[in-house]
Amino acid sequence: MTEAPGDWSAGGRTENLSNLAYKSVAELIRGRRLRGGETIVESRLADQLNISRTPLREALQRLEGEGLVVKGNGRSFKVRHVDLGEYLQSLRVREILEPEAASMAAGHIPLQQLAEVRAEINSLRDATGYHTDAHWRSDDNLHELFNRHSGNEVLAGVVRSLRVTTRLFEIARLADRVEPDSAEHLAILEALEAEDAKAARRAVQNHIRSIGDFAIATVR
Amino acid sequence: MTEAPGDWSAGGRTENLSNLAYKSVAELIRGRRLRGGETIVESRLADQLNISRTPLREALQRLEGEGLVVKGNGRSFKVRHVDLGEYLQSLRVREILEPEAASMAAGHIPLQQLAEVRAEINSLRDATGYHTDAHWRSDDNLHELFNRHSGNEVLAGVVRSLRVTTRLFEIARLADRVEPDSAEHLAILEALEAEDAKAARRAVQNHIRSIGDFAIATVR
DNA sequence: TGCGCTCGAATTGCATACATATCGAACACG
DNA sequence: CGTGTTCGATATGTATGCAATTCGAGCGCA
Repeated sequence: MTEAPGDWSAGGRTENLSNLAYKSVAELIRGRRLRGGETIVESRLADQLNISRTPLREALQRLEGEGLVVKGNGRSFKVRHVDLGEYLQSLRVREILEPEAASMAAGHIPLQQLAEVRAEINSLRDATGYHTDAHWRSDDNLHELFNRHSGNEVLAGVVRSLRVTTRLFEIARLADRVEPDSAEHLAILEALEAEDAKAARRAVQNHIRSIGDFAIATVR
Repeated sequence: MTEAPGDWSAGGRTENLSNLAYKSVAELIRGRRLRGGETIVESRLADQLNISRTPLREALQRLEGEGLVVKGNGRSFKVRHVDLGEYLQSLRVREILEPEAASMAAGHIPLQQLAEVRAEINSLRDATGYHTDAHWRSDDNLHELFNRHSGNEVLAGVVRSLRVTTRLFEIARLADRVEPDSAEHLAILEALEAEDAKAARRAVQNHIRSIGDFAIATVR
């Protein structure tokens, strides 16, 4: 009664238990408290979240659509496990799309937002005992920035979805890679700030290739 | 006992009501018996399919993940409506990915499968009172052929999903376009049969651009 | 000892009952 | 006549009970 109907749509979203479950499970997976390949037992997880199985299943269904969980034997849900092959394939598709997105975005990103992301990266480099989580958030912020400003929201959505896949692999298998990432991210930022489309394309392509090389070298 | 556990995964899939609902609703949408933008009333649709709301909701959830329905006001499901802008954006992403896929596939597609698709196209051109449905299926078959054989299953999946979006628009807004499609499809086939990667890339790019031009010209 | 069988516990599939939110129409009030 | 309000119908959100299936442990039999 005292609240407007849809006002707070950007922030909280606690309103119903499905959404709560959705966010909670996503968080559990990203925080590795649910490991890749692990079978999800509905009743147990529902109890753990203090909800019934119905909204939990609803959340799992949505998460399946988003690629975080899969139906294992046709019966139970399992946390999605991304192997090296799928990771590299996803990266390859990103390598096709993201340089294009960056190129399209060059010249269309407010300078202040670029400055904010740059500041975030710098503060992460300075911090001694940095948080892996914060690093990934920063990574998200940069990539989201130029993908969103590419002017093609469909393109941005596709990349977002691919990044869910690659992120799942990275949190499970890849050690922290803050140093080269930061350098390459700064190179991308520089090109975007200079509004140089070709340079931005090259910088992003170089970045993604570098990630792939790192993965191949790291994972045995 | 007499059946192996997961053998028939490709074919039937009737076994449970969720899957039945999933396929039924997808069919209803593709057959325009549920129109774009239309609100889905769970109980009515559930009755219509002779199942309860639970498996229907499950199906709708999955369909949402696949992009055929969306949650309208946060409350009800609606059949997804793709407007011209989103259609063109999706087409633009396909224009980036599919020529690449065709190029990667050239030389890796069994000639017999190419011949089958060619035969299908020819039989459609000859048929006097052809079926729109059959035309769409043929379209699917050709595109699926080179996307699947690109060697990158992730790429193929992304394109599949984009094609769901573009198809939704096409069935709602575009008149039959069998003639130019057939010609362009045959050009693609020719390049693929010649195992000429560059020609295949060009043919696919030309095809997708042509579709976009047609859409712009047709839709007012 | 090794193999198959049966039975039971665990888990998912589905339906239904109930709670809650939303939309619209009729109505009262200004 | 216009506006706000209340109330009822409708639809969705959630919990729970039961049916059906699966998986494995223990047992019997060769």
